[in-house]
Amino acid sequence: MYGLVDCNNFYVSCERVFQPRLDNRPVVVLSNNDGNVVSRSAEAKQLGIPMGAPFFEVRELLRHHQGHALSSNYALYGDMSRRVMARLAAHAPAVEVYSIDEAFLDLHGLTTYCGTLDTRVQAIRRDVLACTGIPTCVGVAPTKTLAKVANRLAKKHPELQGVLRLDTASRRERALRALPVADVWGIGYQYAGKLATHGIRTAWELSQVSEAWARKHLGGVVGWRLVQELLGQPCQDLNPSEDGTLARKSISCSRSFGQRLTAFDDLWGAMATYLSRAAEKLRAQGDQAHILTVYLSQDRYDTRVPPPYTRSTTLTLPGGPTSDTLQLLAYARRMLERLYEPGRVYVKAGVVLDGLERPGRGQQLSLFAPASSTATNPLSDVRAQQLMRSLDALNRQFGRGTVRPAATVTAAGQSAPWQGKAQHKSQAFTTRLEDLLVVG
DNA sequence: TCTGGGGTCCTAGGACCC
DNA sequence: TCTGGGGTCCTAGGACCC
Repeated sequence: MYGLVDCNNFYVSCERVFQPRLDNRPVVVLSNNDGNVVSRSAEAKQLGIPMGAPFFEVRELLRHHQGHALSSNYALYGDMSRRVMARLAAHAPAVEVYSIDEAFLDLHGLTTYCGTLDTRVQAIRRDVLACTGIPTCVGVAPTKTLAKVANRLAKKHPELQGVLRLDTASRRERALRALPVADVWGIGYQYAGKLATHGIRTAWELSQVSEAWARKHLGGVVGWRLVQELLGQPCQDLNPSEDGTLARKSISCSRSFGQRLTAFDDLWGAMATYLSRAAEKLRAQGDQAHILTVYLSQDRYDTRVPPPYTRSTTLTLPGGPTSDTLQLLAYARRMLERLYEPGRVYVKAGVVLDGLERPGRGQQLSLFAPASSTATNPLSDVRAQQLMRSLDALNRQFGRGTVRPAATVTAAGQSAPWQGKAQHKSQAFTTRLEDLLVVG
């Protein structure tokens, strides 16, 4: 049996833990740049504010109902997530951290020593709420996809008290008949439309299609696995997360700029900033990357700009895998020079690190790179690693960006031209000493 | 005026290798 | 010059998720 634990309105719930004035009011959390709504309180959902709505479209509605809009505070949410996951790990034999606010639990054997599955799962919810202040719902089922179904219904129907278990054929059928097909995990905007034209409206109807049909219309083997999982046939195993964090297979960093940019130096400043951040994440995960992608985007809402809006270039690093910010910057600079076209107006840039591997294991050595090259010379490698370790340590102690590449630094007192907006941000209640909540 | 960011998996074609 | 299967890597694109 799998359990899927999903935090309710996670970002809003995190904010409410430290700001009780937000209780019982419509509250939304906004994406980077204060662009879109990414988390909504129950009250905000009741106002009809959809997920992903552009902020400017709902600002007035929210104001009219004495609501609050907050800029996203990822330092807070990330820390709260770690706390929740730590509680889950204390209860279940194995946990797969699936996203910042969701985890699959291995529930095997959980009933043998302490009550029924339902009472055990309720105890987990109570513990998470007591220790972190975050409310959750749990779906319990023999496959991950059915656990998602159960979770969805548990959220929709408060009378279920946060838990739904789908472990018999009749319970499964009832649940699938009650769930619109668009709410099934793996059915997005495109597939939902296609299914509708074939008269398939519920999860139950989807579960009854043939293998050939699923393969033809729902992306091949992926679609067929989805159908089998709805039927209770597991196709996806639990991938337990080490130490409560999820190791990524790629790491990216991208931002929309606060203003439109055309100058190469500004774009390079932004790119260098994002790459530095991505490399930090890479080192924090203990990996090196051997594929680097950089991209620039123009405004996709500007009808005068013909597609493609995004142009990218990818490089397999000739010097082999690295986590050295300075080495990555040297590659990225040349890639940006190739990508950049004077006269174009850019609104966003980003970098992706791929081909991640742990250093020192099963690594392909370059046959042809000269021994003196900075990329392969072991001595300079060691020194580069020492430099990065010192840089990370300083930034951990004194705050992100205390020590950083010169390309990302702007004149004293001036904010970077690529800097986005974040006008409604809460404090780093749990991760910065100055922001600790003072009660009294 | 304002419309996000960070991920995963799969497919398909071409180059190249044995 | 033509024959054939099996494999990897790369690139691009499409769909999905939170």
